[in-house]
Amino acid sequence: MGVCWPGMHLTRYTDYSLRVLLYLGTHEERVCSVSEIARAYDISQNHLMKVVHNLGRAGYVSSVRGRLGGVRLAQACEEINIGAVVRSMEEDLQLVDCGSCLIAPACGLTGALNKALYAFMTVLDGYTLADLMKQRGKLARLLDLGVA
Amino acid sequence: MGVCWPGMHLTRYTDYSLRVLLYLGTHEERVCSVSEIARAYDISQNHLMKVVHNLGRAGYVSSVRGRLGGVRLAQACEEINIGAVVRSMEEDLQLVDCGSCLIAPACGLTGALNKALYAFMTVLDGYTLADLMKQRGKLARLLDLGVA
DNA sequence: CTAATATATGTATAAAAAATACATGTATTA
DNA sequence: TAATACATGTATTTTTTATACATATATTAG
Ligand code: SF4
Ligand code: SF4
Repeated sequence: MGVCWPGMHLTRYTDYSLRVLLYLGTHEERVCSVSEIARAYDISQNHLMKVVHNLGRAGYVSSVRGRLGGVRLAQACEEINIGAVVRSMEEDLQLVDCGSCLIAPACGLTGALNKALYAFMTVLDGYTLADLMKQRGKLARLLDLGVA
Repeated sequence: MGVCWPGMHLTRYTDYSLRVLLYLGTHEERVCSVSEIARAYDISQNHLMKVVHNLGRAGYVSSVRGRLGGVRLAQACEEINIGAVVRSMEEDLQLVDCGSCLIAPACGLTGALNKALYAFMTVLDGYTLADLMKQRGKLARLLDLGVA
């Protein structure tokens, strides 16, 4: 059967953003190069470069060019709110496009979806990067395994 | 700039499912053909046929073949839970694919996302089809406008 | 000073997902 | 029995997302 089976999901772009923050959070003491992070996770370095660049524009990381350059967190782990990160990475946080739907003026679904999305984001707003790193030691070990 | 701008969203497939239910809900007194519904919303009849078929398999609508056939709700509007509908239409309700991520065993993000998704679905679980049809009169008028 | 290395940035391509089109079968009834 | 509506599988197109490629710019070790 060739049915198209759908799924609600975050883009990898956003997940990669969080992965970068997790990496930098476990290596706060130094700057890390994008290639190092890409190697750790075994993902596209080019793609990750843009992710990192965007994290920079959003103020989450600061970067140093040139030899021995790299990236580091621009804020403390405790200060980085996950909901805010997702909001700034997933530009278009509307669940459906009602643009060309003729019942939009009377549709009760839009309200329900907005409330649901609000609840979703509210949960994420309750987490900081530090909260996601409770198992910091294990995290560091896993990551270093990937780099090596 | 050719950046890829992402978005978390429900598929149209799921939205179409809800649209069908809304249509049938406002025309409870008779069976409606798929072509009629497709015309109302100005969307692909073939696609909608599969949506409807699936709604049937999930028990939300019952269909009648042959001439003068069509589809109708198999349950009362008050009995059709929106969360349940979304769950049965969006097969893969996991937000990210952690399959090939090396930090999965120590990642705190998965838990946060699961909690967020749970909150999202819980809100939808609080709605029935009837709740989405508060403006039933206006809804019917808009829909008939599309069919004509 | 300069070669090496890292980020910055835009474009092009590939891959994946989703939507739509097409084709054909089956059931119902006017 | 012809018309019509659902059923079902395949193919194609479109859209989105991810990745690759190319080149510019900044920094510093040596
Ligand atoms: S949410 Fe309502 S208005 Fe928006 S596209 Fe879906 S049915 Fe139409
Ligand atoms: S949620 Fe955590 S484990 Fe899953 S892919 Fe993202 S970073 Fe990896």
